Amino acid sequence: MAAAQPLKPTDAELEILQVLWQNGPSTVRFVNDELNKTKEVGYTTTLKIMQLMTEKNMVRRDESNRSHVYEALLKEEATQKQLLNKFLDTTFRGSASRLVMQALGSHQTTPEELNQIRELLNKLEGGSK
Amino acid sequence: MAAAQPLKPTDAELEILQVLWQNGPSTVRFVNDELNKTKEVGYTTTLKIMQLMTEKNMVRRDESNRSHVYEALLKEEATQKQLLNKFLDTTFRGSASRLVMQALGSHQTTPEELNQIRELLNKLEGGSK
DNA sequence: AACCAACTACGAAATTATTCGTAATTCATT
DNA sequence: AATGAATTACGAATAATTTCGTAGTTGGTT
Repeated sequence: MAAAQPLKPTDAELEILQVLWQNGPSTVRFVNDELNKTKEVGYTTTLKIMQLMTEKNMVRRDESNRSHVYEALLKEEATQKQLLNKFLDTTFRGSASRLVMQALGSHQTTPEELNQIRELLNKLEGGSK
Repeated sequence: MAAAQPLKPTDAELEILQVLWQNGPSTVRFVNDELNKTKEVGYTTTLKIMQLMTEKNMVRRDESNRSHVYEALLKEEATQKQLLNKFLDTTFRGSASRLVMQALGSHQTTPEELNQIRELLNKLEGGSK
């Protein structure tokens, strides 16, 4: 045990991580309530998965209160990057540009976000033009 | 049976679809050989999954020859779009721009591809500037 | 100090996906 | 027309994940 950071979360684990990333350290009750805004899932199911995540060192648990408080140990950006790599590989055969084109083409993006992306493009191309 | 197009392929199915998309209609033997360039997988395993895919109408099978020839029915772009939607949701909470930034930031992209993306940005922003 | 609501622990069932062994079939070659 | 290599069909084992019931624990309130 005591596995290193690069552990790929499953779907259920990722949903829980999202709640923890967005809201900070939380109880099982809170996480389960959040999840139930989207889909029905039993309390003990959420509890169980969070217990497993604790064993895998994906989260840390503060047991000083009766209701344990869980905190994400996996970093959001690093985890996203890792999942992105795999997704890029399996779905787009590694072509980042094709993924980007698809993502931009079929999803709502605000002008501000587009500008951010444009700036990044400028940097990547060497700044000029 | 006779399910509609929007069927989410599993990982193993996606690997097979990639081979079919890249090489056109192929036999199990060919697909299995391709897969084995990357990872070890038994012939009957590949066969079985392709048979299941046939039942799900993900592929069509030409049985006129002894070695059946399988052809992808799912369209590459449509499938990618569908998987992208889900991935975007679960991993980036729906923020396409964050995904794009990550993808561009940490992956090799050629100047030509960057230009393609820039053109798309222009179109999305209303053409000017 | 008994009660009760909320919580944790744990085992096991259910679900989904993957893997493969074995038997049956086919066809080209002898 | 018998042989054998390659193929398909199929059932079942394995694996991975998710789900949840039940039992036990805890701590505040009466």
